[in-house]
Amino acid sequence: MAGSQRKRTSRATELPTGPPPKAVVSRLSLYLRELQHLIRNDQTTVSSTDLGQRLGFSDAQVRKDLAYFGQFGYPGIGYRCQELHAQIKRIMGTDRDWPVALVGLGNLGRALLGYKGFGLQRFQVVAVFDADARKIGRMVAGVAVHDPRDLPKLVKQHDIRLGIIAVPAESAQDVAEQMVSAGIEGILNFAAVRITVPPRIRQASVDLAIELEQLSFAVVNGLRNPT
Amino acid sequence: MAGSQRKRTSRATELPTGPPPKAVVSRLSLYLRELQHLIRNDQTTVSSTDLGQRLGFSDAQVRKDLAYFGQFGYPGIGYRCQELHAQIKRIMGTDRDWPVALVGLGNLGRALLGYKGFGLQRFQVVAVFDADARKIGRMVAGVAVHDPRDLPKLVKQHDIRLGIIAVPAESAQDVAEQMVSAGIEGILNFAAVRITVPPRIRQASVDLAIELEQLSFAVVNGLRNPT
DNA sequence: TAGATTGTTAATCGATTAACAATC
DNA sequence: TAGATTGTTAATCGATTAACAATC
Repeated sequence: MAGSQRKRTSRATELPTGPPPKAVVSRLSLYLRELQHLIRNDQTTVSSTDLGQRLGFSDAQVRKDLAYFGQFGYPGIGYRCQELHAQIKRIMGTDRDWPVALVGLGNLGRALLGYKGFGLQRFQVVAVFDADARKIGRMVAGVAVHDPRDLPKLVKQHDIRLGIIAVPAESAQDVAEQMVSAGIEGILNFAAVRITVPPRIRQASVDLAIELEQLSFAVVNGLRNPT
Repeated sequence: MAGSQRKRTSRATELPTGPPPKAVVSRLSLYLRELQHLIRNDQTTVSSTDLGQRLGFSDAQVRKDLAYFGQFGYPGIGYRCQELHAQIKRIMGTDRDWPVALVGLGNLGRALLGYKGFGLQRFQVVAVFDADARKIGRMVAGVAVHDPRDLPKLVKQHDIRLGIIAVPAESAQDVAEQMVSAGIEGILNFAAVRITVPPRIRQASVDLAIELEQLSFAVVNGLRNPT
């Protein structure tokens, strides 16, 4: 599997200092998806031009983005798909398992629990929480439903670092605070409110209404999609 | 309601030409949410400094973003919340109703159907589609479930311009194509694959695995959230 | 009026692209 | 070797911030 380990003649090289721009990191996820696709189709190498074209980026941008994290390419050849894939997974932190806590077992919670994409990416919902006493103690999709008050216990038990909020807007801030005090480090928020957490806690949110609103703007203004 | 109509002494003013940067438009949605919040709390005016602070932007950025679309502020006063709110709604196109088609009635589809945020924003799912014959003809949350083959008919009937894809990855491209040929102009895609549509069709997608992946990167790299 | 705050221009900063020597 | 393609530097482009006259 490991195969071709290579030695680099050391060019005078210094990795850029400081945190990488957010835009670079979000493109990394797209590179990863495209590499998965290429690998499934048995393509062994890919050039920055090709990879860029597939995603609507310039070749220079692809090379620059990757160069942010190291030298992964082979002049004259391109990038080896398997190898680059593994490198990006390592960079993103998804080369290891991420146990996840899910709070809220309404339709959205159930949908997230059944979401196929997670397993592939090594995110695993290992504990579900809901305030509804009738749900507590049951098993859903192979995962036990707990009382939210047991968050701290289960976070410790399973080494959970990420949490997903899938409760109504009214309770989102509450849940966020419980997550923080339970020791969770990153929160993905699906409720339609902004939540406030200490700056050391990372936060991402998906607001369905905002997504649609952006679309409606594009439609009324006749904007065209790139690609 | 209309209240204070004002006359502008015309400064030499020209609205910036060309489409506004995507980043500006996405901040517009955030301004809108914050204005809703301020209005609920009976605040009548807000300064660019205050609005920016609440969202983690500079005062200059707020003014510049808004100036992209017109002169909405009052020197010495700030912005009138109600008025600015109405203006941004108009700009975003959400001052009118947007009938929406939802394809896919699994857990995610059901969750989207029950999503409260939509109504508030004047997005209304007026027709649901699912390939499962057992679901066709039923009513869910007050909306009839149709055969996907009836998309063109219902799109015309209800003047639907936006569609939401909530089907498994395998069928997403198929559904996208059906939507396009039915005349839908904007697609919000929740499936974990990139879909390909003609450039005149606007597209946005929400990929849960990517969101979590971005979080895991931030966690392993000790990045901090702004705000 | 004095104080506050806008809209806008100029200055700064950061991100993308072009170009090319180094390399396979 | 000749052709392809990288990593990196310099040039360009665009977005953010600072500053301030105009205005209420």
